[in-house]
Order: sequence, then structure tokens, then C-alpha cells
Amino acid sequence: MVRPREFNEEQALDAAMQVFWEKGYEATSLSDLTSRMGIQKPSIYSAFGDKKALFETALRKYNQFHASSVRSRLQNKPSVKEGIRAFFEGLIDEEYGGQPNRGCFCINTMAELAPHDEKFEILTREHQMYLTVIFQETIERGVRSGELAIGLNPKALAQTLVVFLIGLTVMMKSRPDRLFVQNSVESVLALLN
Amino acid sequence: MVRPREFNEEQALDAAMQVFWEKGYEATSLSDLTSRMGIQKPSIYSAFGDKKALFETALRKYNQFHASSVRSRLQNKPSVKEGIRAFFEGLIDEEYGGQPNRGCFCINTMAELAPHDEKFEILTREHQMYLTVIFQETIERGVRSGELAIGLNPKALAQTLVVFLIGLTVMMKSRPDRLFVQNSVESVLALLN
DNA sequence: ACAATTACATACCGAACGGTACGTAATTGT
DNA sequence: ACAATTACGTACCGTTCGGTATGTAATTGT
Repeated sequence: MVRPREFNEEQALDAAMQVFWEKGYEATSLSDLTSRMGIQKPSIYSAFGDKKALFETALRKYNQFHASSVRSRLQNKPSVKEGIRAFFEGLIDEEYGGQPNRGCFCINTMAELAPHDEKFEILTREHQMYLTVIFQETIERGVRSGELAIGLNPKALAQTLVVFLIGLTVMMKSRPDRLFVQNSVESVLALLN
Repeated sequence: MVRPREFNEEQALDAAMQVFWEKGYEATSLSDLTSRMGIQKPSIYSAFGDKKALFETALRKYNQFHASSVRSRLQNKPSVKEGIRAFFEGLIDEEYGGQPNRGCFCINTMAELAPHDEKFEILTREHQMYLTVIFQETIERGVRSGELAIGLNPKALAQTLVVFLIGLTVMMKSRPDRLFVQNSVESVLALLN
């Protein structure tokens, strides 16, 4: 150990995550990054590698955070159906409450980079698969407890809900009338009956 | 009228649409455009305005084409439910058949530009609203014909299907196992029972 | 024939891009 | 005290960006 870093790496990475989340990969410049991270370009390169490597590190951090957030919002809820409903309605509340709209970093990346970069195709797909497992386990819990019908197919339902979740997140970027997305959530929940 | 254009504007616009569709707004450079459109930069500027104006014109053209394509795939099908199923399965077939994956130009734009540019927020939203009407009319036709139950809410169902359509399109950019998306389609169609 | 107007290609503009060389300051072990 | 190593800021690299000025070729009406 010689001279220690003067900046906090976690903090800088967090700032980078915010910028990439907000603007996407292409639209984010290195000067956007230096100003928001509070460090200069050579520090970025020595600590995180080039722009794409930094982006990947930021996305991985986001995915971890996001997965545990989804998990905590779906698990340990008394009613599975109400838990899922509250999950979707929470997303809507977030997007329609004042603050600007950045959606989900992973979904943004799926749209922007996955078709042109296999690394991100895999990274984003794996995250969606992980979310699907969380939904599936939640639905299975509801079936076991008797809240949900035995005839349901938890895996297929979880896949549908993840697809719906992606659609809801992207759709809200165009800021449709709030009733539009609320209706669609209410309607898709009928699948759990 | 003096000297006539040497290039075909429709053809050039079509080429621009393909590039923007494939790469998005930010990742498309003017030299990408000139090489694919077969004309030089000053010709682009005199015929279509700047990069963003060209993008908007290309997107409007896409939306017209896309809306009529969706309309023709949903209307005049003997069975409404089978028509909708064939519609989604057709999307899956397209995406998993050889060719590279570009999704839907309007959805790509919703993800990339809508949050940062009100013009595209509106443009993309209006297209989704238009698609919703097509779905709604299709479902209403099924209810009238007796194929679908009277208790259904065609508007809410249409909204759900549009959200699902967006999710399906974006999800496929990460190239999940084909069964994933097929299951999710089969599962969401249960809403029509 | 010729003036007027438009289209086109070339060549260029300043600015911003992603990325790095380099000199200096700071910290360590010896 | 000093050699070794790392961090940092500045200043710079070549390239590409979006966009345009300019000169010339082509077409028209008169």
C-alpha cells in the first residue's frame, strides 16, 4: 500500500450509475461522468477501466440492488396477490410522483445495448431470469397457502408478469394517462384468479 | 421548378428509417446516414432538416406503416382470440428467425428519447394509444360476435395487451429462451377467456 | 442566349468525443 | 533520509461529431 485513493470508489460508482441510468450509455459523455463522479478522467480509467467497463460495473451494481429491492417487496407479504398489486402500483406511484422518469437501468440497457453487444444481452437476460424466479416463488407460495388456485402455472405466470413489468416500465416513459397503466395492472392481475 | 432532385426522397427517408431503427438516435452518425441513404450531408439538410428532424420524419413514417400493419394483422380474422395469438406468435417468429433484432422503432424511441424530449414523449404515446384503439376494437368485435364473454372490459384488456406487447418486444432484445416468450403469450391470452 | 434558381460534391468549421502522457504530490517500507 | 510506488490534475492526443460555406453543374423561363 502506497498512496491511498482520495475518493470513495463506491460513492463514485454510485454517481456513475445514476448518470448512466438517467442518460443511457451513448448519451453519457466522459465529462458528464467526471462532473457527477467528482473525479478526473485518469482516475476513472485507473479505478474502473474504460467507459464501457464502468458502465458494466455500474449495471451489475444496479442489478444487485434492484433484485433485492424486488425480492423485499414481494416476499413476506401476507397476501401474494395484494403484494404483487402493491408492487406494480408502487412503480406507478414512483413514476407519477414529481421526479423525472428514468425507468429501470437494466431495461434501458436491454433496449439500448443488448441487440448490439452480446455481453449486455446476457447480463440483462440473466437479470430478467432472476426476477422471474422471484415472481415464480412468490406465486408458488400463494398456491401452497391456498390463496391462489391450484390449477395455476406459476412459471408461465411469472414469465408473463415479468414481460408485463418490462412493458409497464417502458410505457411509462411516454407518460400515458395514469388510468391507462392502472387499468392495465388491475386487468393483468385477473390472471391470478 | 428548376433543377430536379437526383435522388428519390422516399427511398432516402426509408434508408434513414432503417438506420435509426437499427441503431437508435444517438448511436447513428451523419456518416452512417450519408452512406446508407446514398446522399451527402448538404442534401440531407436541404431535404429533411437536421438530424433530429430527419429522425422525427422517419419515425412518423414508421408509425404509419406499423399501425396499418398491426391493423391488417388483427382485423378480418375469423377468430379474434386466434388473431391475437397469431399476432404475438408472428412477432416471436420474426425475432427468432435468423435476422438481427431491431424490435420496434417506436418502442426503441420511447426508451431512448421520450424521457428527455417532450416531442417524442407525445409522438410515441400517441402511437401506443392508437394501437390500443385497434386492440380494443378487435376485442369488442369478439364480444359482439359472441366469441368472447360479455363481462370482459375491452378497453382495459386492450391496455394490458399493449403493455404486454411492449414488454415482449423489449424482452426479446435480450434473446431469452423462446419458450419463455411463448409461455408468456399463451398465459396472457387467458385474459380473453 | 442568358439570367435566375436549385442541387450537388468538396472541403471545411469549431466543438466535443474517448482516451492518455506526463509531471508532481503523497504515502509507504526500509 | 530516501527509493519505490501510486494518485492526481493538467494538458494534450487524434478522431469524429453535427453542421455549413462555397463553387460548380444542371435546369428553367424569358
